[in-house]
Amino acid sequence: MPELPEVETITRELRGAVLGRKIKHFQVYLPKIVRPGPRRLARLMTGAVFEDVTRRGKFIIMRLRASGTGQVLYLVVHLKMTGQFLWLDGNPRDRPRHVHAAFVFEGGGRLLYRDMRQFGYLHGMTQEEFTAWEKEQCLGPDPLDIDSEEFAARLRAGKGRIKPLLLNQKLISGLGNIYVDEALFAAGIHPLSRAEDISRARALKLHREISRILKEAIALRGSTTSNYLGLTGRGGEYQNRHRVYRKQGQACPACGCLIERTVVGGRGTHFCPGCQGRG
DNA sequence: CCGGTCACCTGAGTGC
DNA sequence: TGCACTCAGGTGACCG
Repeated sequence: MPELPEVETITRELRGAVLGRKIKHFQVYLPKIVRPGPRRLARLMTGAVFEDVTRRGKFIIMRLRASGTGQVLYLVVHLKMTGQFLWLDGNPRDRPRHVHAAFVFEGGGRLLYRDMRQFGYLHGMTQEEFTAWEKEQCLGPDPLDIDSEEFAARLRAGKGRIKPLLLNQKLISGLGNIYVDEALFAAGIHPLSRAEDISRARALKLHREISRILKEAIALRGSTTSNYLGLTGRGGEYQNRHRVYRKQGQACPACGCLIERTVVGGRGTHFCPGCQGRG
């Protein structure tokens, strides 16, 4: 489900809920979603204290301090399509469907990891493993961390259709299907445009629109179209601001043409044939 | 190198 | 009701 604004929202909520807190028990109900194995991970996590929770692209990076050894420990989380974190106070006896892992905290409260489609994962790493992981990922910068000049330069280095390029996390990290469609609409760029055909001015505008849209979406705690939820079960509001995403057949708010849906790079793609020309 | 397809899963929505 | 089919916010492997 989540793209940059949703992951950012969840990360902020996680910080408020778990920073400084100590894990009493860590339970895994679906072994395939964790690394290393459930027993080893549980042993690492038990007694550990959350020191920081940050976002890198669509990844959630949890930094903990292990009990006993005092070693730094990372838990790298990717929510993929339907991953969620849910905070529960008290001790409810039955757990919701699709809960695959649980952090139980000293002093009360628990954090559940839930994922209907089971694509997401929680990977525990040592400091060394985390450093190697970062290098291997080779994630591009967050679009909110670079200026329009750098964005245009990175785009110029890319080849091929603009949409798959923006979805490529190695070029820019954090964008997904919703926000790419929305940003291309706002910038007046057809999703099949080739990166090499996009003018410098248009690339600068694209970055400004990406930044604006992401900031607005973060302020509204992301988009809830089917099942994205924050920690407390509250959804986002940005879906009410979508202009083209899943709006096929409706009138374009800018020109009145009907929004179309096609497939680009295997992803459903929504655009206005009137506003979004090529090049 | 590129683009297309599938696989990983479960569920919601739609049409017959 | 039931069944068949499409689609879903992500990503990686494989194939021509």
